[in-house]
Amino acid sequence: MITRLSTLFLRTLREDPADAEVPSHKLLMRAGYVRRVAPGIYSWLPLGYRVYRKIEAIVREEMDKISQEVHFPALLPREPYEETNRWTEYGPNLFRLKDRRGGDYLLGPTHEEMFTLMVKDIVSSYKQLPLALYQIQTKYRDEARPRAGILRGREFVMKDSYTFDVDDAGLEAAYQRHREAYIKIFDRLGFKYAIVSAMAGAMGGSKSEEFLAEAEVGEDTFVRCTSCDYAANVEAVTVPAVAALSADEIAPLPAAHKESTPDTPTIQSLVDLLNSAHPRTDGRAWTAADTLKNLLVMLHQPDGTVEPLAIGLPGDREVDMKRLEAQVSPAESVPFSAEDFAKYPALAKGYVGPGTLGEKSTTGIRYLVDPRVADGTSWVTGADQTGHHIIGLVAGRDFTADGVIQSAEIRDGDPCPRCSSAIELARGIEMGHIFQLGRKYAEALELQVLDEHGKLVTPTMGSYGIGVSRAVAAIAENCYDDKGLVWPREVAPADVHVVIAGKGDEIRAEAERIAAELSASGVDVMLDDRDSSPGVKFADAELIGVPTIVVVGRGLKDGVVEVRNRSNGERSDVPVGDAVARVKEAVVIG
RNA sequence: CGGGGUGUAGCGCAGCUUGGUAGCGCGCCUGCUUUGGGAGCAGGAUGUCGCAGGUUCAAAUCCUGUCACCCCGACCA
Repeated sequence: MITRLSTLFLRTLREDPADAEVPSHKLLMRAGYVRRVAPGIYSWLPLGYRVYRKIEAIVREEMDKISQEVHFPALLPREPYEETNRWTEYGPNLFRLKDRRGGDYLLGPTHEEMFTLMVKDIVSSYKQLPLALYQIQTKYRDEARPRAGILRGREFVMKDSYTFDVDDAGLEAAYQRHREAYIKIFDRLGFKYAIVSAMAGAMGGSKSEEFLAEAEVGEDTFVRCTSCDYAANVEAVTVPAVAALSADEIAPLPAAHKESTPDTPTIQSLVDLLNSAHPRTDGRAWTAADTLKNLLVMLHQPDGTVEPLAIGLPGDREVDMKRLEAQVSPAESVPFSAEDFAKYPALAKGYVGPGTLGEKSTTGIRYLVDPRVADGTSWVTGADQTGHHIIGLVAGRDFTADGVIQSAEIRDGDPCPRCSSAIELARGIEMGHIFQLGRKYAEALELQVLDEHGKLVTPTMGSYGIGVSRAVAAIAENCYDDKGLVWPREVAPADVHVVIAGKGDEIRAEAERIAAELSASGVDVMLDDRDSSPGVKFADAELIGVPTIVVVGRGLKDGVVEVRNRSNGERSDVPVGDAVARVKEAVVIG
């Protein structure tokens, strides 16, 4: 196929659009791939839609090997979502609408319910399992804040798959098949990605991994080990407990003593005062890591109940709200307000210590501590009296928490949970997510099949997603330079971009001939046959980002055309007669 | 929902402080010249200055209200 720029529905922009922030958004706008219609809602122009379709085709091709494609409506009735309680749980993120009779409908944000119901309708025996179904469908989520162009829209296309198995071994196998298919898909898409452990959490699943495209602008933070192959979403990192001391080892530790520490409501003010008024005897100075900070939050459960929670962690660490949310999900946590403190007069704000915390204490507030607060560790912490702290309070001897919580921030250089080498933090865009969903939806929608003993059993489900439209932007985010986009071969809007540089009938005729010959041999050609100056054409070719550029121009009088590699900037003059073969070689080899 | 910012031609922006004929660059149209890095000359078209009130002889500009959008945060299988 030959696409002529003279007639292509395209306008490139010389400057970045004012409302775009991230590189992929700027470039996709400038190069004429997409246009914004409303916040988080975009139209595809011809070039953008080509890239989109190529990605979709790759996803479909690999999915067809392990699953069967179906297609649900985007417009859905309320009832199935009522049964799983998501009509309520999804809250304002759900696009809701009414039909002329006042019936409630929604634009599907995800389709677990519909898949489960379809399987319930058609499957009644274990003999029909295992089953894998998928669709590529537009999803709607009324995000509080759409951003970053195509990366996080309110309308987007997702490939979502679901597997149905009678037992856990079947689910594990289905999960592995999807994991392998995803690896093939993301390898073919041609960009850097990481597979990280993720929280299955609220969805009730047992195992979950995310495929993240590495990108500065990514919304997910993940850690990876600098030495072993450990990688996890920061929410899913489990910090190992510090080795606890035995009771015999704890007993001889110095006794705790209460000291007056006026005007030390913050950790830093406390550390400063300790070093001047109560220096350590072992020669080193007190640091924030010697203090035990106790933070109070209110947990709001989805059913409306509210309960307080105290979190103890070393004073040099902040609570990572995302990690905390992942731990307490589906509850939401809100920092203690002044009114909350008023309800618990025993809590001395700024000087809260383990003495008033714990289910067995006077307040009855559940008290969970960071794994670093192991039995035998000694802390400076609040004395539950304004202006006073306790020095040398030993966990397991002087206080006992109700449990451990993984909510402290993770830092660059922290020890790897698997091998103890340093970990590093990176940002990523969630491109795919696979997880073992379990029986939550099957139970809620009463999907059951007869097993080989004639007994009704509830199948277990897996759920697997790929952000297809998001992939366009995520790849762009990884594949550009100061001149424009640089698409990986498999997703580029064309295989080769032929530029007619210079006037003259011979030049034009030769470019047309090369384009025609390439096209005849199956190469997808973009031909810049516009009547504009070479500079404009070069700039547009670089902006659009087709991986191979052929320039037919001044070299022709010496019998050569120029072949450029967009990704590494290499240029070489090729005899006209070899041009077609050379390009075909580049297209195949990549 | 909290904080910050912006609404003027298709795009990027100036003008607003100090009220007085709505501007610049790019793009677009016509003609001639030009063609290897965003051409030149000449001519031309395009605006509800976000919207609604108000003040004033006169409002893009001042006042009030309102809407929209962008960014940060909260939120987000």
